[in-house]
Amino acid sequence: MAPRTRLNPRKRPSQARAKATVEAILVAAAQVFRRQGYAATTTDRIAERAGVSVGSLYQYFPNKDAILVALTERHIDTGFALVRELLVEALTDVPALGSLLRRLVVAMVALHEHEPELHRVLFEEAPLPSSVRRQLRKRENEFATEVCALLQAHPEVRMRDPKVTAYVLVHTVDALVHNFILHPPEGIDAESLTDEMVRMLLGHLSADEAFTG
Amino acid sequence: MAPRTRLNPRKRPSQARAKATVEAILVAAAQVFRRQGYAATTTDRIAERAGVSVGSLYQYFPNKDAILVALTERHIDTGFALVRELLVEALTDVPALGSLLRRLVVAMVALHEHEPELHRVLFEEAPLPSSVRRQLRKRENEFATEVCALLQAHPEVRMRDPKVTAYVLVHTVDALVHNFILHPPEGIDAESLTDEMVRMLLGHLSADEAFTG
DNA sequence: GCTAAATATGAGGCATTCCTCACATTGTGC
DNA sequence: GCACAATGTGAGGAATGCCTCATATTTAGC
Repeated sequence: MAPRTRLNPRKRPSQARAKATVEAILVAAAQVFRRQGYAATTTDRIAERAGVSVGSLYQYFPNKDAILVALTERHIDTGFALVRELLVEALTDVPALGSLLRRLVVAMVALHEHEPELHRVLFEEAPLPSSVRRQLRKRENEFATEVCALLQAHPEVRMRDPKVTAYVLVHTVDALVHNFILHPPEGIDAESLTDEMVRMLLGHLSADEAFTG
Repeated sequence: MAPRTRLNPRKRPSQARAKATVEAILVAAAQVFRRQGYAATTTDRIAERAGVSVGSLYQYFPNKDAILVALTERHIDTGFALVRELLVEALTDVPALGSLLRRLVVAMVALHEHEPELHRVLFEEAPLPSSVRRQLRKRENEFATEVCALLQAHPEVRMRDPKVTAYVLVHTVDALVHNFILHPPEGIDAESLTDEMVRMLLGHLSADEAFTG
């Protein structure tokens, strides 16, 4: 029996009807969180929007944050799946380094353009439990490792310490794209930014071991 | 007369006693927000910690978020002052590009190591009003422009579009350092990361206009 | 020292939200 | 079609936190 924690559901839906209920709740929660923000979202409102009674909601989620977490986990799963899908070709044919990096950036842009407002609420506003944040970081690391492997197929790539390079690479792209999509600065368009990023990463990965001050 | 908005104080402290009260409230708020996080922080608790009655608190702050905002603004002011102080030498003598970039990174690290837990609560957890976020972005842009000017003193620096480059530079360093300090990954130390970042930026800024895919 | 303004107090009203529970409805397996 | 399990309902209890206000104390200015 799974431990009865602050986030575990009380009951798992077994009949189709119940599964539909859970689905409706998650869909409604996504809408309400997105529109009202985390703080203003109430369980009553989610239930109402889902066309379901609060009682039903509490059959499957012990509290508001459990809904948030379920939603976030689903969002993260979808996100990684999307990025992998966009990078999958790079696993079969080996594109030029520049193209590979560009694909990575483009994939990250696509990722952040999927439900950006919900994304913002989940990752900038909601108090995600540290367990979820840890889980996310773990998956980011795995992803970084995969990207790293892709890069090492290129002879011109020089990495002092692949772990550090992968960390910098993934977090740089993620952070810049995140910021750009969710808080668009004036006077900068996506293309210039993409170019600039690709150029920076390309320079970094194929640079001679230069003087570093 | 200043407009009576959701964030303006009702009364400004004029006597020394009142100034001390406001100060005590802000100090207490910093402690409580840092220790309990945003959601669990109550105005009653802040007042108690400040050794002041709730009533007094509400003389100077119309609500909980006004305290958060005041605290954030102060934190931001302190932060920019610190970074400027650390970069001020670079304004008189012109260090080698590598040293300049290293200084920038080191300054950012110092910035994030000042009250990191409070920093995390303010910028990752608290629902900062968009006015505050906008204000912050404006100051970041100003800062980026200044850094850009420093860079242009170096003949080897090539920037296609200084605006974009400055944006990428500042946000990359900020995001990476922020992440690293507030969510330390295992197996990566500050020095390796600093080196890697400096190398990347250096490569980027002094790179030939290479093929970009 | 006296008066008026500034400041401080804290019990409790008000509003809000979370969540339960007793009961109703629907589905399943035989 | 029956009995039991699964699911659904929603009014309202309980808890919490924000903030007010009537009153008390301190300070400033004369």
